[in-house]
Amino acid sequence: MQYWLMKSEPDEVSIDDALAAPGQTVPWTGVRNYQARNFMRDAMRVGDGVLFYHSSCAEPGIAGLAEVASTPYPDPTQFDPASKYHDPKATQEQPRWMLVDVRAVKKTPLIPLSTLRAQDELADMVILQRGSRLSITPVTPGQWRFITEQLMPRD
DNA sequence: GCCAACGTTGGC
DNA sequence: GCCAACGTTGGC
Repeated sequence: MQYWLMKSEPDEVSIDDALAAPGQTVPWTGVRNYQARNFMRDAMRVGDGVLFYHSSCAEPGIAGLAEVASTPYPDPTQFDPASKYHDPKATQEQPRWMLVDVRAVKKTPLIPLSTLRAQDELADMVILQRGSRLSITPVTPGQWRFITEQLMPRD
């Protein structure tokens, strides 16, 4: 079991959108960075824990919990000329971009980026490093435990 | 393979 | 909208 943080722009897909989707599951389309793709293609397993992060918005931060819900498969948007994620160099025979489905588990009170930064225990989190822009990053078990047990209220 | 130019990310 | 940081592209 591994843990991940996955960024989504709430204008595109928010935690509420994901919870409202069929099966509370959305395909994680639009990733066009090789490192992030490789995490989905090579490292993720069904059931892995996901911190659902809202980025590029008024209040960036962790907005909910989710889990990896599928094995990797080609991102269909790469084949769609009408999509802004269209990749003319991708073919059905040789897809370039792979994704997984993500199932939203629950919405949580937003944990703002500033709160994450204020925690000594989270100093090593990848997204908090200077210049870090990667939209999918691994989270250590210790970081996961701290965030879910210390920064999220009990049900 | 180098590297300058350009594009993107994402917080502020 | 600004801009730092980083990734990608493409000429050589």
